[in-house]
Amino acid sequence: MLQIQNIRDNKEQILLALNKRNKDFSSTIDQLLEIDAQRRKIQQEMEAFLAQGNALAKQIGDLFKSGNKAEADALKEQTATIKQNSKQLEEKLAVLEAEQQQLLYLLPNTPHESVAFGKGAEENVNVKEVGTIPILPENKKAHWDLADQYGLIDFETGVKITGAGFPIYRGKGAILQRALINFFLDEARKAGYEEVIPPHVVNEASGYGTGQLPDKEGQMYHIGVDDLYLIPTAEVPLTNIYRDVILKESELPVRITGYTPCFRREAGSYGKDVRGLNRLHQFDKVEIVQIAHPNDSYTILEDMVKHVEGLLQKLELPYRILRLCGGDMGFTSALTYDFEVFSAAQERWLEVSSTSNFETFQANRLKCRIKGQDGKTILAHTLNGSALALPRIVASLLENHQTADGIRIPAALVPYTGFEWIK
RNA sequence: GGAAAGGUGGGUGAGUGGCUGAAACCAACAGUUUGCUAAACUGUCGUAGGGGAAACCCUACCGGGGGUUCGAAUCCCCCCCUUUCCGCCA
Repeated sequence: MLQIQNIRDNKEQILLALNKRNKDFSSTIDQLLEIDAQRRKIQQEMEAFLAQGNALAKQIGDLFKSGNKAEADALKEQTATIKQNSKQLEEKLAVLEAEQQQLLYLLPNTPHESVAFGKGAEENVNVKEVGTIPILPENKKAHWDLADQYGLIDFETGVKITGAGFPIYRGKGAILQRALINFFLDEARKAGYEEVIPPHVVNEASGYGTGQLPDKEGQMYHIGVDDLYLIPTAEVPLTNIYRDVILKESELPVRITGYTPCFRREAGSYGKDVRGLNRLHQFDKVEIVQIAHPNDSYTILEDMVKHVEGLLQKLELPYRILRLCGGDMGFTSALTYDFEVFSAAQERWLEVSSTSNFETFQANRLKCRIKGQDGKTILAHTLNGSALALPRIVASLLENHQTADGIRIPAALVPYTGFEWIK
């Protein structure tokens, strides 16, 4: 959430930045500033009455103590109108504050200066492309056929037990999942992240903290009886650890990683793009999260990008890195790099990681702050990235490493799987 | 699910109507002194909103929301949460 004070002080700058999202927010901003001005005016008036009332109450108290009951009673009569006035203003103020809040919720994060204007995915900037795309034999198979052939994943039975998008991994398919999770966690630990096992279900406040609520309400599974949400990503519980926390500069940066299943309703997405492992309702992911000082957050973002790159290289997958344009970037992000691997049988790029700097957007909602040496508190910057999401990694591993003799496991993963081939 | 206790500043914890935005202790920060990885002493030390060039001032906040009162951390009502015991149970 943007800060009203910032909007007040840097209106033009913010509008310019928001324009990159290919949407015009000027009317929202104008409305917001108008309400803000009203709000402050009303607040001043109300506080003047409150101050008056406080002073009177003190006087009355003193008079009572000195036994001057008559004079005290006389003063009491004055309090009625003051109370009435402040109460009226308080109601007005509450309305204005609520309106202001609603408008603030509508504003996405301001893109970083390096983010390009753009309408949608086709205008994302290709930062780099690494690795060679394997040349597969004529009879190459898509991962859903390979998964079936080698008995790795049972999509149909998942449908029976739960529904579409809840696959069952079996045998080497299941071991491969576990191997990838361990591999990713180990790599994150080596890079300095503390491993965390968070809850997989969160409350409403946490949903608001990282920005899933109210924007993406329909995308999360909601447990009605207990009013809790299944996490769509570990980002939610991991980042919310630092909700309402004031960190010392010496504690920065905070680096944590966690594996969790992720649950997404993905309402409204159907078709061939969602076949097999391409889009699921439940999937596994290792997430990396950092809380950083504003001065360091972009250096840290680059570090995180390097980390994710390292993983893809070790898995011997051809990948590309995209810097998302304004129109394709998530609501809460200031700068996002997407990682895509080329899945050679489907002959398409699949997104496997999204690594972002949210600057103060989440921190403002989370109230995650840093207390500096000078004693002043400032909002922290939050960052996170998938490192990595499993299903599409598995899809491309199966497709890219398929041979006539079976599927080859990349060397870096063999210590984790315990086998070199899926045959 | 049943019963009880409790939610106060970074932590422990005092505070039952005005002298309390809140004692004390610990932690933290700054300094003094002494100096072998420390101790002692002194000082600072909640958050947010608003006003002001600034010094500083005002307002709100003791789980959340309402109420009583001239005045509420303190009294009343509702809700939420935590802990303990019992029950159930991986």
